[in-house]
Amino acid sequence: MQQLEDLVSSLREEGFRITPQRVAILEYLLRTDDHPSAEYIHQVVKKQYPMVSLSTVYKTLDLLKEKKLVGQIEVGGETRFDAHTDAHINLVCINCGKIDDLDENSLNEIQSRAAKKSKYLILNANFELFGYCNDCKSKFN
Amino acid sequence: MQQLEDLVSSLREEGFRITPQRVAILEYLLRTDDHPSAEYIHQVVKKQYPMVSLSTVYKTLDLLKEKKLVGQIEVGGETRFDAHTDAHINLVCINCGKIDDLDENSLNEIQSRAAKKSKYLILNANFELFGYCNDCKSKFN
DNA sequence: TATCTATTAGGAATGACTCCTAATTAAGTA
DNA sequence: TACTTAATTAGGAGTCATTCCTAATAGATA
Repeated sequence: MQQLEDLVSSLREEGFRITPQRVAILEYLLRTDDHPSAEYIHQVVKKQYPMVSLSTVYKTLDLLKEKKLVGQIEVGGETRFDAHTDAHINLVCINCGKIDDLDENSLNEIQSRAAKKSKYLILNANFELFGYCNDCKSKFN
Repeated sequence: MQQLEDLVSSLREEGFRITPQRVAILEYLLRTDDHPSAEYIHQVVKKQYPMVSLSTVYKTLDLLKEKKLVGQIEVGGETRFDAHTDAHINLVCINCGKIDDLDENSLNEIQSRAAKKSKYLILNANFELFGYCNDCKSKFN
């Protein structure tokens, strides 16, 4: 996880314009452990910039994805984002919708072994476990 | 991977009605290594039963998912299905859209370790690697 | 064969996301 | 600091996968 300033300058050096909208979205993603949807990010950023549009949020997220500054995970028909870009496991609660991250050392090794076996050129990885989180599982006993 | 007849009888024993639509969908999923979308399954089944509706395909897939007879993976804004229900890696080509399966022994172990650490009750798992397949990667050199 | 009710077909509704375009503005230059 | 220019934005229309709704249909049991 890098600092906001570093990321902003590297984007500027690549020729991208640094707009308040882009900074606000990136800043929010860097400071949260949550896995917000585009819609939710829009709600958050609107508090600071009421005029920001949802389509700008989507375009900015596209840019950040392409630059590998954020990761995405598709869950329940919507895409959720986070700035935790190292290989990790996403634990998805199918009751309350929360997503927890869990580091797991062996993922990189599995990934390179799979790349070799399959001859794929791997660019991204998602490891997802679905179930009930600790809070929710007691409701289903 | 079980046989069609076994799966059909177990569904019947659970009180579900065995309709030609359900059998055709399950049969197709059992015999293909592909990871078709609901729309594609609809096209295939329509050749045999021209009157089958897309909503029936969706409802049947919901049933088969719930009974754990098929797995699902969300990719590029749509859901893809397969009858390969053991823990495995899905290799997704972001150019041609094909999905290959790859067995990986360590996944079950990772899953139970993650369950213990996180206190989640895990019901399902998806391991996805995104990139270019062997055929497509040469086009991006 | 008759009965009951789960299931289906078909289409309308929903919702996440993408596309389009005129207006705005970041950032280099004088 | 003001000027220029093209990247970016806001806002709304359009798209498409999926879900929802309801009357008609057809498995399964007796």
